[in-house]
Amino acid sequence: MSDSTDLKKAGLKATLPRLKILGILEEPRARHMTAEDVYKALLDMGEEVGLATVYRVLTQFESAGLVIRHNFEGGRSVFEVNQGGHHDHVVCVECGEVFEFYDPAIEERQRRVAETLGFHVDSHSLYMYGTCLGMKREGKCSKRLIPGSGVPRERDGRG
Amino acid sequence: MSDSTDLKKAGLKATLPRLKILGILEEPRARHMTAEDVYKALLDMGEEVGLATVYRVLTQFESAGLVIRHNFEGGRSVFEVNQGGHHDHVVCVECGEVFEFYDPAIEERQRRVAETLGFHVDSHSLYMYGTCLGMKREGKCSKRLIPGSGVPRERDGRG
DNA sequence: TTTTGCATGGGAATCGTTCTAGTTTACACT
DNA sequence: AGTGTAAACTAGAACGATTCCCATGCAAAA
Repeated sequence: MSDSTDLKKAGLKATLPRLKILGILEEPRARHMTAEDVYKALLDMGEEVGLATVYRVLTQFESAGLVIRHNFEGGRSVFEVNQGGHHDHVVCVECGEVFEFYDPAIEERQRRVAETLGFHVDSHSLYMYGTCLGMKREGKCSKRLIPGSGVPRERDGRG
Repeated sequence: MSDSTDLKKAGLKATLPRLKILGILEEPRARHMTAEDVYKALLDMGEEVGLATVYRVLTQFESAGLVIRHNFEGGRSVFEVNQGGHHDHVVCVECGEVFEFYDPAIEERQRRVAETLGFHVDSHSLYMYGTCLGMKREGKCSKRLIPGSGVPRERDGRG
């Protein structure tokens, strides 16, 4: 509801597509979505928003710092709302589940490395890819598969 | 020249395109190249190799563990020869330069995090994006810009 | 209410990448 | 060395994700 305030603070007009998209991303269960996911969610809500608009708005949100874009394995971008606290990601390539974590020690070491190189860091990303507990144990994940949370393993099938 | 042995060890026939591509990637100055870069390098050498072949071969090399694929910001993949030692990357978004580092403490913490989650890690990647010393100081980088080493900043023209 | 200008939607265009079809080559076996 | 066969090759079409283009829409300013 106060989304419109967020938008204006970010220097963006509070238009309906923008409000809807931000609303979707802010749903707790929406953690990591592709542009396509957001588009489908809009269609499901009965909103007539073009895919081009979704991409445009997501990029604007990224520039404004409202969302964070991730380039997980598989090429397509996934977005999550920027809730302030930086965190890193663990992605299950079997079920697509995404876990988040924050490790101060890792952050500190990164800072140190950058400092040594005289490098000014704008952003950094740490992803771990593998198999989650649920998939290892039962071949299925206890958590539901959020569409687009990642791309289950499949790149070439072997050439 | 013993590249053909490397290929056979990896279970791949020693064809001319594969030998050439591996050769290009093994040049010390070739550190991180996109498929397009490799293709252009082949053309420059006067080799008639199709772009599709480059992509196919790179994917095969990845499957065989000969090269590592990175998904830097910007969507497109970059490849580097797998020289055994894992390392992480620092990418200058101004000049495209890529620095490498290895920090045992970070690796250890990552292992710890995965363990805590009961997560089996297949691969992990850590990238830092920002501005290198050369670009900060002089607006230019002391190192030459390897084409495709990364994608100089440009996503929306707002930053 | 008219003007002004950014935002939108839909489709075409573009980019990186993969697939398809038909041809050629590497390599094991005469 | 000569040959058969599976694998690899090339070019170009196809593809999915994303961006561009532009006529239309709509909201704030005049």
